[in-house]
Amino acid sequence: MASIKEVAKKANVSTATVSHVINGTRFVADPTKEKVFQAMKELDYRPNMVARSLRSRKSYTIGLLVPLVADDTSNFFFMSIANGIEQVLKENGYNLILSNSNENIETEREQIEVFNTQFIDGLVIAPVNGMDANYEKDLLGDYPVVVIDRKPSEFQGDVVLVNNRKATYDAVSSLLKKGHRSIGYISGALGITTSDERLGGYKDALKEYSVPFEHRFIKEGPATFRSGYELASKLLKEGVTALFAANNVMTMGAMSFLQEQKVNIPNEIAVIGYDDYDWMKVMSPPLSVVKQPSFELGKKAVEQLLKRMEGSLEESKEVLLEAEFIERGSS
Amino acid sequence: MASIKEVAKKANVSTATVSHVINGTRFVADPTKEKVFQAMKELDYRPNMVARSLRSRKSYTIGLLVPLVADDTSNFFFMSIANGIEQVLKENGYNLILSNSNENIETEREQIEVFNTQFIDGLVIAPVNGMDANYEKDLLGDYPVVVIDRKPSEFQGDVVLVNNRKATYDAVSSLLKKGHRSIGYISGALGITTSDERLGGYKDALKEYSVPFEHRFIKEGPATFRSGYELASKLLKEGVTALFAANNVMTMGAMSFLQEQKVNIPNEIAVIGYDDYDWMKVMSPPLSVVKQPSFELGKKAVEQLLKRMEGSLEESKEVLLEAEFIERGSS
DNA sequence: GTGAAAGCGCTAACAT
DNA sequence: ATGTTAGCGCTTTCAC
Repeated sequence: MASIKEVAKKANVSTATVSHVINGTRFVADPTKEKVFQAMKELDYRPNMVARSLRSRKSYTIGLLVPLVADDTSNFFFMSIANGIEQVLKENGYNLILSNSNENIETEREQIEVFNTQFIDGLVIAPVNGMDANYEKDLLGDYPVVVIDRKPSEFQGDVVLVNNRKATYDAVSSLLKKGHRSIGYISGALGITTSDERLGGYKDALKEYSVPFEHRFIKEGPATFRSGYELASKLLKEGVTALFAANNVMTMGAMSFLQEQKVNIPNEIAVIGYDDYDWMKVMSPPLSVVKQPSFELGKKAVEQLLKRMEGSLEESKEVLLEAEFIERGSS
Repeated sequence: MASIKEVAKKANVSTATVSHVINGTRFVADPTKEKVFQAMKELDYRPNMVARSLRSRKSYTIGLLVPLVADDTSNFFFMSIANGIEQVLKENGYNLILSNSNENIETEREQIEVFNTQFIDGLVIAPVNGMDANYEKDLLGDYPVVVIDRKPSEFQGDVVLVNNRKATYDAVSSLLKKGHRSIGYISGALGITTSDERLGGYKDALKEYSVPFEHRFIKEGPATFRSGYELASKLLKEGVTALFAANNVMTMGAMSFLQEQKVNIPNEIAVIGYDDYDWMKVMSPPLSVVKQPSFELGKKAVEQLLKRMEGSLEESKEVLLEAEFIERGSS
């Protein structure tokens, strides 16, 4: 593969000139430019990004660290985010290095260290559950960082989140409006921001309708299919008339149980799930859901990151994207 | 960030020695080693991968190019592959650069060129529909390549595919065994290997049961929800008693139509879909599907790639992973 | 058993 | 308006 030196030689100019032609970084007379372009073409020259990175300390690459659990449907959420990020990045000539913390705090540290070694220009991270923010201090390198989806306690810096509270409020309100007073709530592990926010929305709605909060209607467990299934079973025994599942995997688990028991939805029990995918429309009845703007989340995050990479010094921003309650036949 | 030079100075050795200690690439006396490790620790030294890449022409990074269509459920399939790849790579100290061709042949070329500029050590590519293999000749760099999912015509090189033909054969056979003789078939665009293979399986099964092939039972269209919906409608008018949808998006579209028409599944019409996700179990009745081993596909592909990167010269291999027909209530 | 030094391909400060 | 050249941080050949 041809180097800048060979191009310079062929065009009878210095490597500096070639470099400046490529990068548009200082004036070059038109005829000279022409010669250089010609030479580049003839040699099928492509700049070596690695050398460029080494010299300029800029890699045109950003890292994305997501917490995927193998075999978990939530993959879809983060992958949709990755997709949004990749799109914006491509438009701006950047690359994406994808990495996975497996929802494991050890692995997360390791992967960040790997990134630190690579000259990434920025990092988007969806933190592992329960991570509190000692990020900045020792762990992170000297690139900008945008945290998404979950906010580690006390993290100072740019964050892009989904307004889970509001959307859950809307969803639960719609149930209350229809007269439901015993609304079961299936939650993933509490203590992480996303779970807590959602439960907050549930409580807000109850308060708005002056319905007393009852502990027995709240069931918490690991965010798994199995657990969603079991908690739905427990809630039925509590005599709820409606069910809200606060994440996608548990929604599936709960639906699986209801299906098996041949519970009539929405007559015997109304159901609202979390996250919207095509197949939600295909269930019978079509499932009402809270839809998170995952693709937009990715886009927003990387847009903010790019701003920082360009040197923006404005104060740290917390962007809150609205989620949408979509009412279908199940509620 | 400390450099190898500073480490060398602090340890009173040459940079060569430090390098060799790090890489275990020639003998270093134990006491010297000790000094070097000590210095590295004190300086919190981490090797600069970019410099290393430049010098050694090895980046410990591989590229993945997938054809995602925005908003398409098939994302899930490729993302699951990405996930498998990432896992194997991490175990081997490699990184993954993720890129998207958007199922667009122009973009695919561009992205490959970007890769060529980056010192990737290898590439896994799920080619855009209809790509024929002029890959090697001009486009690809001098890194090993593994092609997955679809095989471009005449491509010579390592390929990892799914045995779609066999699985489709199994699925359609099960319908025939139950007495169905008018089996509608919904296909994505024909002419790409995955579609053709699947249709081949359908035909194989008919032949096996001596059922004549009828053109009117085969409906082809773009692999979209909308199209799946419409083709299902057309097939019902042809009087089919069973329906096979040859990809996941169209499965959703078809199901949506059947749901809307309140067609009783499987009594009025039996249905088999493509690709298995949790929510297939949750539909009523649970959907019978052909399940592709997507995660394994990613793993296998990158394992083969790693072998090549280590210099394996064995003949090009075509790996065919078995897909599984899973029978549930819908058929 | 270890060191000196060239050089990977590029950018950018300094010259002219 | 363009050229010279010193490095970025590392690996690796050659030398001792």
